[in-house]
Amino acid sequence: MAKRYWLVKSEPDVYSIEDLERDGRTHWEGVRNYQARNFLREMKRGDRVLFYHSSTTPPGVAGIAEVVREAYPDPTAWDPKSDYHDPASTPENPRWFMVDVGFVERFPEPVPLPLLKEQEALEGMELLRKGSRLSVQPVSKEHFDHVVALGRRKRR
DNA sequence: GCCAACGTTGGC
DNA sequence: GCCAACGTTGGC
Repeated sequence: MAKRYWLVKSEPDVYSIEDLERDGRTHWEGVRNYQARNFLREMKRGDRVLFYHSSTTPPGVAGIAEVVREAYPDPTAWDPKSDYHDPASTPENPRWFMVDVGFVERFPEPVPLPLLKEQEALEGMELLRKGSRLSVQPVSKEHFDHVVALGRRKRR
């Protein structure tokens, strides 16, 4: 099975690429959208992941992570004290899943969303679709490589 | 199954 | 803080 490419969103106030660099790896818990969950479950060990910072000024792609553990039940769903608590999910019948991701690379500075929007090469990318809110999404290899090249390039 | 009301995401 | 674009809930 060929390696696949993804993008995940995080508010850096909650968890940033700097946090991932410090921690080395983390649980990607708290996904509570069925489409996003289904993509999580398709992730394979070794797949590469663009790490996107949302709700920043500007938002942008901050670096690269990789899948280090494939999907397994998200225990925060049945923790009443968790922000992600969902009583409909139980250990016997889990509804929500998470993966573990590892740190790969932090760009010198995030690739800002306005720059991504200028790229003809990124036409059709889910992230750039108007109104797109999906927090876990597949990315084509071509789009992934283009974003990484922008991330590594010296800007300004 | 329809759809109004409501809640959330996330750019601006 | 505003609001567009969703997704979910629940009455019918």
